[in-house]
Amino acid sequence: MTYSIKAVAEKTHLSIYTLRFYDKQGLLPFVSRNQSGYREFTDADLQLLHTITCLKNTGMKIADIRTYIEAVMVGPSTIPTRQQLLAAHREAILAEQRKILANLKEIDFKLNIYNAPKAAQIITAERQYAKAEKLANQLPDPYPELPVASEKVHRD
Amino acid sequence: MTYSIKAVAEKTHLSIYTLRFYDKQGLLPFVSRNQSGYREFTDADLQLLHTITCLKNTGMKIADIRTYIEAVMVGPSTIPTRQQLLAAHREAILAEQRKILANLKEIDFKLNIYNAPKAAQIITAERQYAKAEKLANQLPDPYPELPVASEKVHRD
DNA sequence: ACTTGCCCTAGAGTGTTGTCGAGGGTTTAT
DNA sequence: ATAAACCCTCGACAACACTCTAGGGCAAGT
Repeated sequence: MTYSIKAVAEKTHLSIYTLRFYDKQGLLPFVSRNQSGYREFTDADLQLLHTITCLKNTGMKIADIRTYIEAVMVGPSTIPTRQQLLAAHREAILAEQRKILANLKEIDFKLNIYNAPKAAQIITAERQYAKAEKLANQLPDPYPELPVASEKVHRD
Repeated sequence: MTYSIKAVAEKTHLSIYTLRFYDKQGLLPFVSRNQSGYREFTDADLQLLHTITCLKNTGMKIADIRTYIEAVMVGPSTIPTRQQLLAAHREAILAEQRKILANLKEIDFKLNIYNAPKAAQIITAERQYAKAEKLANQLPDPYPELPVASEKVHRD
């Protein structure tokens, strides 16, 4: 049993365009063509494509995925190479995860302020500080004046 | 005390080009200019810039960061908006983290195979299976023949 | 006055990853 | 044999996030 490019697109949630693009980029040298020149994907091909999407989803560049795939095509002699490539990528992922987590913590800190009961006071105070700093440095103040909270002004 | 664009670039590890690009994209409406038209960053500006890099580092698009910054400029009335923006982004980050972790597990699985003592056998078997599958489907075999491991062939 | 080293803008160029249209062949059903 | 629904390549286009160049202004030191 083999799969047409359309079937593979549906299975993998990659577009047909993307699959062809990947092939053009040398990511799919293992996909054979039938006598009409159509791509026919085998199950083993899907396995490899799955590995490719794993690498892509974790942020590996297409050029680096190609390097890995090229090693796969060569055969078992390249196992040490593949090992190194994946191990290095693994470390890159972990480093990126750590970075994102650190940034996430800061976003959570901001969210906590916004969720605090005194949020409006805190934010207003920060704004006042920023405005004062501009003034102290003789710089134009980019912050617009706040509309006055004129409660129930309906004279006449 | 204020900071020149060069000083900010060094502090933030963003290039001067990037800072100007961000300004052009509307990410830095809070940065004032001095009488010569030069940008002067205050400490409060650096705080906001830091928030921007947090959002950028966690994958937020520039257009969305701009939306957030625009809300900040308006004032405390937009606290609910900012809350929603950050909360949604927070969820997007967590979803992405989960996806990456799932993919990382698969990469680790591959790495374990490569690190196994029987790695060469396993890989060779997989390769043989892939080749057989091509054959069974009357497709050309894209895998090259492996060089024979001719041990010590030095006749004459 | 002149050099050096900053700063500015506008707009062109780059790298990456797709996305699509044109033009054309194949397969299947009617 | 003709239509519908596939498939192909090639090359243009696009979105995104920079990166740089050209041309010019400003500020400090010699």
